[in-house]
Amino acid sequence: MSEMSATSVDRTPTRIALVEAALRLFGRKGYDAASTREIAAEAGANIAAIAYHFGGKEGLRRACVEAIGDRLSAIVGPPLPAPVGRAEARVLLERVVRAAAMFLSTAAPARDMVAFLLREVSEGGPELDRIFATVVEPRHRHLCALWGAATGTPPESEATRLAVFAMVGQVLYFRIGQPVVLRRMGWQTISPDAAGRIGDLLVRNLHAALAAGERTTP
Amino acid sequence: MSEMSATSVDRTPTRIALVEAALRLFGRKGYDAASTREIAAEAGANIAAIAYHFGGKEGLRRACVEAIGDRLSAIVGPPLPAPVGRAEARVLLERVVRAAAMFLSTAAPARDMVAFLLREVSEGGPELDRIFATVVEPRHRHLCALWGAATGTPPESEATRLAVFAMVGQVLYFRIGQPVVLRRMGWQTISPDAAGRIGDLLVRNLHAALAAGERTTP
DNA sequence: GTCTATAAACAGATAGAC
DNA sequence: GTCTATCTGTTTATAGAC
Repeated sequence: MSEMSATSVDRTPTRIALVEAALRLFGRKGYDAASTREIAAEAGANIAAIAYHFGGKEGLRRACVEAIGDRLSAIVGPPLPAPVGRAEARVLLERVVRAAAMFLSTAAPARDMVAFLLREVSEGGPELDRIFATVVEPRHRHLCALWGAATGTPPESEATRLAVFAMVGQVLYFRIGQPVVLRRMGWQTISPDAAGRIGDLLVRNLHAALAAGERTTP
Repeated sequence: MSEMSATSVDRTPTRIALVEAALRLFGRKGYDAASTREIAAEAGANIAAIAYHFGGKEGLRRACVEAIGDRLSAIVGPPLPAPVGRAEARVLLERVVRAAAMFLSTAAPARDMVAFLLREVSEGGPELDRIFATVVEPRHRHLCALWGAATGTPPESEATRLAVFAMVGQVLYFRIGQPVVLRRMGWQTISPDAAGRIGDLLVRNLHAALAAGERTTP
């Protein structure tokens, strides 16, 4: 069968190549602008293979969402770790922000994944429910737990959830807005050095925001 | 003639209606997904009117960028005000952040404009140069001037420019990520009240970031 | 499973009447 | 300026050979 759950995906080489190519092209040009012919060509496969493996273009989009969920799990680990102390939570948050800044600024696949996800979210696409349930909600909840531990505030309070969204927005903008960031900074690319300085800034903002959040509800 | 500079745009009713419809549909579905037939229908005009007024679909995209530039100027005023003192700069920045949070969270046209711009930027579309020159660069430079005045740091230093981008990213995410924000917050819509609380958070983060920026280069 | 060939719908652009 | 009608290319999906 070609319809499988996310827990046991078949490892057909063409299937994998198709998802990879689709992720790249959906991310760069958008779902509608990327044609199935183009995707198949980039994957070194036939157009009919898309219908065979995914039932159609929409199935390929869904497979991309599932692939992103899997990659994210592989990169940042399982969504829910053990609860931690205040100092430890701070260190973990700092580490997440710095790693995200580095990954988002430099890694090429990050561009395509973020662009794809943000477009789907912004448009309210048909995979929004799955995106929220598998990539947004678990990670956000995890960050809220860390934030709550770091500030001593309730992890699921409105203030905490909004604060985490603000932090995420800061990091993500350096990815989606990268073309204008590069122009404004006079850079041709984001060097590892520059990515480090962006990470420094975001960590500084993180500590500042944590301190401000602490003051409001001590 | 139908090719005019941004300073003197002709006010043909159908032309205006077409740009408005295009901005809406480009913003919601993306440039490629929005068909010229659809745009013409929503504008109450004929398909051939697009070719007549804009020379083609690409011309319509360009007209959208120019329209956004004009609207932005009308909303936030001319890009370059007089230099200000430290306390005044703080107040102005606070006002900008709060106004942006309110506008971006609630106003319907904001969604389409931001979605359109961010997609064009992210894709590196053909209008990127114009977008950077007319909407990004002047506003960013203005904010940097305010930031520099508020912290006593050089307005065009790397740290200042990056800090302003981070602040902008925070605000923008509540617009483009709104569907997931709503889900995570358990809201059906962003009420004026909720927008106010988001504004409060962003202003708090602004002050925290300003203080942190001050400490590094006093 | 992978291919070729093709169907059916749709896109953007344009010619020409009014 | 605005319309109808149409041209040309491209899209996704599918039928059927291998």
